[in-house]
Amino acid sequence: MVLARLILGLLCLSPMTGYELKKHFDSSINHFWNADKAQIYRTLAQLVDQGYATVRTVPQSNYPDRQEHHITEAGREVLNQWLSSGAARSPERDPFMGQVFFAAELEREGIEQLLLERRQATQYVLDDYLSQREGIDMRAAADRRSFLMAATLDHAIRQQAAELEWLDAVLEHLP
Amino acid sequence: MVLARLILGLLCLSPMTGYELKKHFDSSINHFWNADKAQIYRTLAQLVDQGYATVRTVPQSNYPDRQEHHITEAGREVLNQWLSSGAARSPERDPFMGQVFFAAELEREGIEQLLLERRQATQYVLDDYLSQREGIDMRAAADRRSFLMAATLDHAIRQQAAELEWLDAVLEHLP
DNA sequence: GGCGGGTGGGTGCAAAATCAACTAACTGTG
DNA sequence: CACAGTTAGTTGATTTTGCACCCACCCGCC
Repeated sequence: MVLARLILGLLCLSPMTGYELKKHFDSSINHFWNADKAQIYRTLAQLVDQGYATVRTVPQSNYPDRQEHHITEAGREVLNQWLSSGAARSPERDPFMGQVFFAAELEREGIEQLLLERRQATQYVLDDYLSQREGIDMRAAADRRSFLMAATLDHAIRQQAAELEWLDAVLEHLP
Repeated sequence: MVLARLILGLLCLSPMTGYELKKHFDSSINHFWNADKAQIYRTLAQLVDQGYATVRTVPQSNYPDRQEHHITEAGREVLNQWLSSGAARSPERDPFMGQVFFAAELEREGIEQLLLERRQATQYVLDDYLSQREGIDMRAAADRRSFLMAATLDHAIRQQAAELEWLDAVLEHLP
């Protein structure tokens, strides 16, 4: 359901193939959602037979035909409905916090290793986000669309930064 | 898979019924995981026939029999394996950020409403976490187990607080 | 000439998760 | 006495997700 709306959102920006959608999920959108390509193609098919999108086959020389998906008026409507239907809140879900919660089963070194490993992974993700932001920073604040898109990346950056601080605090005070 | 490990973790603390497990997911654990009760009972059955837990039916007067689930040695082993197998990182997934990303489809008031609604919900969740923490704060730092459990709650608190700051920043600078 | 990587699109299957009911008995409140 | 809520567990259907494959053809490189 959420995936269907996100795809509609992307199609709203510009018509796309499933392949291009997947690339967006892997890059511009990866800080708040990702999806398997199988799932993308299936959702796309579903959107089409719900009448929220249409396909136009664009032949290419040298490359496979593009199945360009266009959002329809009905599609725009459900997207707007989703955006107006209230702020979504999905259940918090973090397996790593589960590991920390039960980490007392390990010895001290095991716990420290767990936290340090996560610290490294988090730093890596944060650096990735920061480099993504460099590409947009200044030109962003201009129009509302770019501002909001950049804002979601800022959110991800804040979250990762907060986690780093937390990890350091835990490592420091671990009894 | 993660759910199975979390249940083992809880059973490791003390033998429990599916019903009690569900209550833990709804209260002590809700800041990093939640699960449907159907899923809990099914996973529990699966743990039993994998040999990671055993059931003991405890009859009660006035109430239905308790199906007390006990973790086995094999169960303790796989739990430890999971804890030692490296810090987990699940793909970031937040439908609300999706709404913000595409919120430019709405007019300014719609966007503000979306953000304010989320602000309220986040404040509510934060308050809940803060009141949960009051119950443990001081006695916590004592042993390692309590410290780590409290730490995961602190993590959730930091995340919610960071989100509040972010929401305010976005609301303030929204063009 | 073969190999890796990119473009583009799929299928099949299984596990994980959610939704909605339904059983069945007890307990407290108005 | 009726009704809501708690304790305890179960079933069926459906959706969502993830993994592993598969097709076809292109390009550039060694």
